[in-house]
Order: sequence, then C-alpha cells, then structure tokens
Amino acid sequence: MEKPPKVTQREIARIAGVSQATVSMVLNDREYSNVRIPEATRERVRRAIEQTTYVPDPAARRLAGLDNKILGVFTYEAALSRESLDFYGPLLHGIEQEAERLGCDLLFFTSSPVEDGTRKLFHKQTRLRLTDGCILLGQQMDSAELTRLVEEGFPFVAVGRRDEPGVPYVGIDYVTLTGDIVEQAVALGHRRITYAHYGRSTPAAADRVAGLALAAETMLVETTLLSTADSDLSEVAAVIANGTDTVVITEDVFMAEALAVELAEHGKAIPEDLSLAVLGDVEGHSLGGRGMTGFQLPREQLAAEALALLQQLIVRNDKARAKLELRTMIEGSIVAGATLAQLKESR
Amino acid sequence: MEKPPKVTQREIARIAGVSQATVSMVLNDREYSNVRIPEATRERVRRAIEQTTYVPDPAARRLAGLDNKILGVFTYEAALSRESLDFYGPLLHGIEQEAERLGCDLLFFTSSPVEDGTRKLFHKQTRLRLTDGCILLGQQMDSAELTRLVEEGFPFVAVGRRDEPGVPYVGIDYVTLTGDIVEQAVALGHRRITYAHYGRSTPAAADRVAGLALAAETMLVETTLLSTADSDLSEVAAVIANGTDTVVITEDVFMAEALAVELAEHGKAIPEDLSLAVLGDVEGHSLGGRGMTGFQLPREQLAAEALALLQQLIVRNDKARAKLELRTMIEGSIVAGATLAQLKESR
DNA sequence: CTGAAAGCGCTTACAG
DNA sequence: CTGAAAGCGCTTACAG
Repeated sequence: MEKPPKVTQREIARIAGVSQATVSMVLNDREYSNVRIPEATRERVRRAIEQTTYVPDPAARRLAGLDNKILGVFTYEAALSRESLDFYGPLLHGIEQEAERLGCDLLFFTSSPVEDGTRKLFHKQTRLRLTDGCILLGQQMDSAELTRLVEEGFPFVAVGRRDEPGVPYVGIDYVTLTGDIVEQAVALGHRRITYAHYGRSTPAAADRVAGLALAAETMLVETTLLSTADSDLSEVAAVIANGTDTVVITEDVFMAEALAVELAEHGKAIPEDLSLAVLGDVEGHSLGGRGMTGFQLPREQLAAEALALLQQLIVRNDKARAKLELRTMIEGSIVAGATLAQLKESR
Repeated sequence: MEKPPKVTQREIARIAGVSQATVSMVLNDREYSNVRIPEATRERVRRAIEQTTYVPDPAARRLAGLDNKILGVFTYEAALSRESLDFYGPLLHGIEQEAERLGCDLLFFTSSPVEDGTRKLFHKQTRLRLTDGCILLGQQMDSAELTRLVEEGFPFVAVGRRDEPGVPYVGIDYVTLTGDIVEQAVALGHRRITYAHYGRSTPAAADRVAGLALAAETMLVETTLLSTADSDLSEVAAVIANGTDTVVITEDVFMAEALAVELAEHGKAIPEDLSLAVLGDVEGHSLGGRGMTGFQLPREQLAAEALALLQQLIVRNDKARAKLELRTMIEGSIVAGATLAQLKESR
C-alpha cells in the first residue's frame, strides 16, 4: 500500500500551466493588489482540480493565517457518557445544528487531562490553537483559564453566565424564572418556602439564590435555605418534614426526586402535604405520575446562540467586534406541573 | 484588546539562549544523528517554557509531518440529535472514552455537505487531512469514498462490517446472533418463521438474512421474508396475521413495536398468538410490560475497539501494520426476553 | 495580468 | 554538542 503522493497546489499549477500562487487565488476567489485573473485561467485551474483529488491542506491554511472553519468544544467533564448526555445532549445538538449551518467542523477536546476532577483546557499539548474559536460548557469552569482566554484575545463563548470580566457568554435568566416560581407559589396561597440546594458557587446557583431573595423581599415570603453541602439529604428532609414551610423548592430535578422519596418516609406526600417546585429543567420527569412544576429551558437555542456569537467574534474585525453584544441572557419558561398546588389549610 | 504576540519556539529559544531547533528537540524528547542535549540545557528550555504561555502550534506540527493526536469522527447523518443519539450515543461514548485514554482529541465533520440524504466525506473543504485518521459511522456508507480512502492509504476504520476490499472494520457478528435466535425458536417448538425487514442493502442487513438462511437450512425451518420496502407495514402485518408462521422476527426494535400494534388490530397478541424476536438491540425496550427477545449489542466496546485499531494503524509503520488484524467481528449476546414463547399447539 | 519569494511555526536532516 | 537551513503546503504581499 504505497501512498500516492498527496496532490498539492503545485501539482494543480503544473497541470493548468499557471503558478502555484494563481491556484491559491482562484481557490480563495481572492485578488490582491489590483490583480485580476481572467475567467479562462480560472476555468483551467478549476478543471485541473476536478481531474485530481486535490483538497487544500487545512494545517497549511491555518499556518498561513486563514480561518479553519473549526470550532472547539470544551466540556469540563466527559460529555458523551450516558449520564452526561442528559445534560449535554440538548446543548450538543444545538451546537451540531448551528455548526452544520455555519459550515464548521467541531473539535472536542477529549484529550484534556483531568486535574481535581475537571479537565484542563490549557496543557502542554492543547489543540486549542487549531480552532478558530471555542465554546465552553460545564458547571465548573476555571476562572484562571477564562481570564487567560480573555487576555490572549482568543475568541470564545461560555455557555452560562460568568462573573469574570470580559468573558462573552450566553446564559439563562434564572433570576427571573425563580421569581416566577415564587410568584406562582404565592398566588396559590403559600408564604413560607424552603429552598434545598447543593451549596455550589457557580453563577447559575448564585442567580437562583438571588432570584429567590429578590422575590422573597418583593412578595413578603419567608424563605429557608438548606444546603446538602452542610447536611445530607435525609437531614434536609427531616428539617422540612418537621417544619412549617409549605413549599419546598429544589435546585434540580434529581434532588427533587430523591427528596420526595425521603419526605414520603416522613409521611409527607406531594403535593397533598407539601408542594414542590424545581429551579431546573423538568422536561420528561414526573413524580408519581404527576408532572413536575419547574422550568423548561431552551438548551438547544442556548447552545446555538452561543455558537452564532462565537462565529461573529471570529469573523468580525476589531472595530465591528466592539459593537457586538457579548453577553446575552435568554428566557426560559415555567412548566406549570402538578407538584405545586393550592395551599389547603394553614398548618 | 490587542492580542499579545503568540509565543513560539523562537521566543523560548531566545529566553533560554539556545537555538530554536534545540527547543524543538527538547520538547519532543528526540535526538537526531548522534545529537545529545545535556540535561542542563534541557532544564533551561523547560524553565523558559514554564515562564511563558507557550503551547506548540498543532497546525505547524502537522504540516511538518507529525501526528496531531486528532482523530476524525465521520457520521453519515447528524449524530447528536435526539433521535440519532439513541443509536449513536453508546458508540460516541465508547469513542470518547477511548480517545480520552489515548490522549486524542476528536474532530466531528459536522460541516460535510448533505447530498442525496447522506453527508459527503470528501468535499472542497474537507478537514479530513487535519486528522491522523478517521472513524466512520453510519448505515449508508459510500462505497466510492471508502475505496478512495483505501487507495490514498489514509488511516481509517469503519464501524460495522463492509464488503469493499481493504476496508478495515470492527463489526458485529449478526450471522451467529441470528442463528442463535432461530435456535431458540426451534427449541421452543417453532418451525415456521417470518422475517420482516427493511429491504436495505447494508452488510449488516445482508448478514441477518444470511444468518437466517443458514439457520433455516441447518435446522430445517421454513422462513418467509417480507420487506417493508415492497409493501407497507400494515400489509406485512396482514400477511403475518393470516398466515401460519408462528414466529415473527423483525430487523429492529422500532419495527417490532410498530408491527405489534398492527398485529393487535388483527387480534393477534404477543406472545400468546405469535412469538416475536428482534435482530437488533432491545435494551430498555419492552412490549406491553414484557421484555423483548433480541440482542444485546456491545456498542461501546465496538466503538472503543474501532478507535484502538485506528490508533494502531496510525502509529505503526508499514511493516508492523501488515501484521495487524484489519477486520474484527465481535460477539453480541441474546436477551432471552418474554416475547419469544413456547409454541402452544399446532395451528 | 503572472511568477518568484517571503513567511506562518514547526521538524529534521546536515554542517560546524 | 549547537546552529543555520530546508521543507511541509499554504497565503499574500511585491516585482516583473
């Protein structure tokens, strides 16, 4: 199996009887310093290309300073495992669709070494430079890495709101959504709410807490915050079961499911004894046959918008880039569900 | 936002007070023509690299003829959509895991233009050349493309058996699995089997038919083949309902589910009136609460082995490559299930 | 209008 | 042992 020598522009030039530079110009449909290539020449070049199996070498193009039409996808943990896919699936689908539309390929940084449980974007062999720009996904983004990307002026977009200055992102407006859930609870007669959360320090987690605090102040409800980082879930359940709050809100659907089981052991049924709502996506989940009350998050749209923004960062020049809205929050919606119910009597 | 000039080996060389070539050698831990670089020099270079944000430019490495540690993933249709993920999910997971182990990144050719319903691997802008090698996934592989890859000596591996000469693959042994299903049916007293299939011309489809024919001959059973390409599913159901065959085997689980609905309308219950088995993966699927009889296919393993083989094709020299087993079939297993039952009486 | 040439950042021979 | 140089396949100025 001898490899036939790779066809290059030089070979095309030889066949067409022109210079290699001319081939490059025809291929890129570009003309420099009042150069004009006659249609006849272009045609000769095109025919020569068709005769052969020529494809431009993307490494050479990139080295010469051109776009690659390759976008990087960096996830802070494995994205394609069965469990991750529940979260990453819709995001990846949105990314794939948008990439297809833009004519870009996607480089997944699966090789990134794992340190302290999360992958590192920068390492001795990072292929980041090969891409025109990069999308960052995951809860546990590394602040130092984000800052370095900003400093280097490397085009990238984070999926999810970030606090670091200069970081472009597309995020979900958890503050508003959380307020909407509280509003619903209040409309149903509730006045005392427990929020069970993971005690994480991510921006999204902070936004939920902020949204809750804001709503509590505006609507005069009392809130109790319980973190599973401080005490385990069964303790949290015990506190709720023995307390007087009438609604329990959880950070995500998995905590809701686990907590419902614990609460059942305390004789608390949902929503008869206690209402429940989730500050996360509840699509496809139910609790004892009942649809859950929570969010419907447009994850595919989120990812697609992030990719579209990235593309703009890449193709625009510095001036046009300055006009770009680097930070976008998109709205999710509330899923009414059946786990948040009218308050029956005062306890 | 001025981009700081990219750090190159030249800059490292300047800092360390050595030549750029020396930097390259230290980085790659390589020595040519009885060259030996003293540890002291190596240390100076390493320190210079740590001082800066140097990362090697993968495009330049590739252009200079080195491996990229990038493996291409080509799917003949979108892989990350909700529906595709059912099929591609386990394969992609296996690929991701193995890539992580090998320290490789993955390039998904999402940009490939769609023609006649399937994506084209070769097009004017294919980034194939950027990868060290490529994994091919999908039912509808293009023979011409496979042949071209073989001719060009480009390293690649197909997931699924292929007929084209010289194509390396890792496939599933449908012939044996199909025989096993027939054997089970025979052991349960059945002698007449209908096989409902899509009439596809893929190697996997052909293997199922071949396995069935072989088993039928060996075990003296009569088989009827019905293709949904010739007549639609309700007609197929009618033929089965009015016939005397006691087992219906379908090509995959989706056809099984659809066919069961049609058969119910003819008053045929499964497995009381008719047994059913599937020549495809049945994990996670059931029919009216009953586990389906069919295959359990080790898709993750399949994909991982394909990637491992690809890696071998890439790193081995021509001589060592010749010793490689280019074609592997791996065994799936039978899921007993409850839809294939003992034949009650003769009809 | 076309060709010869520099340069992108590397690897790897080959002189010193 | 080290440095200067060629080459990978492109793009893009700059002479002719």
